[in-house]
Amino acid sequence: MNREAGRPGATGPPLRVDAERNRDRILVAAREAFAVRGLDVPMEEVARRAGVGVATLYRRFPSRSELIAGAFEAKMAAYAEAVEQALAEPDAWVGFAGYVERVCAMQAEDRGFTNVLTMTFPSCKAFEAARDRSHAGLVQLIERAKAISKLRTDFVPEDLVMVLMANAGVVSATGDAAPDAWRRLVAYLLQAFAAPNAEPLPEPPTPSQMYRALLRARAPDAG
Amino acid sequence: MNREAGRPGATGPPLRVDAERNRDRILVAAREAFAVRGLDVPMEEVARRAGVGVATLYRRFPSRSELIAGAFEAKMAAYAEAVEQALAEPDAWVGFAGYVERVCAMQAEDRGFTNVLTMTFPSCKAFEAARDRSHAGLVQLIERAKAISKLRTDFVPEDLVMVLMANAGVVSATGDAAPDAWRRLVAYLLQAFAAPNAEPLPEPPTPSQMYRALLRARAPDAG
DNA sequence: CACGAACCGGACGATCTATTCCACTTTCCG
DNA sequence: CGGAAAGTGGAATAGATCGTCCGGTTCGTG
Repeated sequence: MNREAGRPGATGPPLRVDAERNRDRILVAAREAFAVRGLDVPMEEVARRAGVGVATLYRRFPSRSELIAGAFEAKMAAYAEAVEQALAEPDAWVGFAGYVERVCAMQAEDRGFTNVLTMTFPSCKAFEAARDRSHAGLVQLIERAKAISKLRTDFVPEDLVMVLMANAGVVSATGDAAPDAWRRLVAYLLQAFAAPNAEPLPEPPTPSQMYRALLRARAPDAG
Repeated sequence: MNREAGRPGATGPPLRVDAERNRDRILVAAREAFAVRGLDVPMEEVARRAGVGVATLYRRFPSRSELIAGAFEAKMAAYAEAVEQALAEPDAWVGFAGYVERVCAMQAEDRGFTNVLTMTFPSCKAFEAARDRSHAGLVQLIERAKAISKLRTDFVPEDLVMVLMANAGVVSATGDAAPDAWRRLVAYLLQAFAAPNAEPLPEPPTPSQMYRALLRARAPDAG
């Protein structure tokens, strides 16, 4: 149980115990701050909450994006797992609907995560890997739900990204003034996705359009 | 055709012609900048685009909120009128659906307006008046559409605010990478609102929750 | 324990933006 | 036309935040 094992993606020599302790405190503080206030919390505040100086913060996480990557690594993994759990559900529609709700709930719980999800971090391998993994599973999830005729056939994976963006809008606008408003949006959307007698829709955005859209929104200070 | 007539809400003596000209330029520049880049454009950039100094800008619009109010006064009026036009439509459902699309299109066209709509400006009478007028008409629009059984009976006015927030999320995330993505969101939602065999929904947010949510998001530098 | 390397925290300089100040210019009106 | 008042541009002030530097401290090893 060496210290390096607790620091995923570590490359150099293990940290000194005090450094490791401070690193953990920083991550805890960052997660709290990001969850409540979104991604653009001043670095100094994260440092203060962690009880360290800004220099310590910058030594461990040279840029804000790296701090974000560190803080959300676990949550992104959970996000990727969610789709696999959904695939394990015997009823394809229950799996699909549950997945959508689950992911939107994750957004509602954490204002920072909301932004991370609708954003691309080309520099962070872990995030992109989670996204790819998630996407692969999602395609299956959609196919299965279409196969039992519970999901309309014109649904495309990009629609899910759109749901995340829409949910992000509701969550960030309502905040804790109406903490459950998003559930109603999701319920409406799921009914539309299930619609047995669905009417035609406008063309969906293409995958590459959607990818460009994710690139657009950059993390504060991302290269 | 005095100059004061062209300056709605003016209280003091009429402006000197050069001042009036600069004021107009500032408003034009502000509208352009807000539309493209959202509400937090630096004041100096607005001044530069208008070809005036910052002091001129500040003399006419002592705070950013007042500039925003001036820039969006006309659009807010159009927003209030939209609901009345919708009420003039003979088919209540067509009126309702057209209204939703119309308003979301206004958001898509102007990134600044997107924010203005899901935000409260207690200081700006014109905005609050437009909002109230709009709300009153909306209630009628909803009733009429329910009366002909085209709109599900559990739809509430707050749902429309929620749609604006969701649409804001999609519009601001996709930007011009996928400029029509929002149409698909709106189409899905309208089908859910129309759903003849609608399933139950989670409780809607209360009006006061929604009002608090609007208050939450403050204009940059609003009192 | 003693010493070097790693680490720490706060001060510092740079950048960006809102807002104010002031010396100069333009309009308006008698 | 000519002076007062209104208006103007740009420099200056003020506050926030990023990211770096440096003198002092702590860890861990011989």
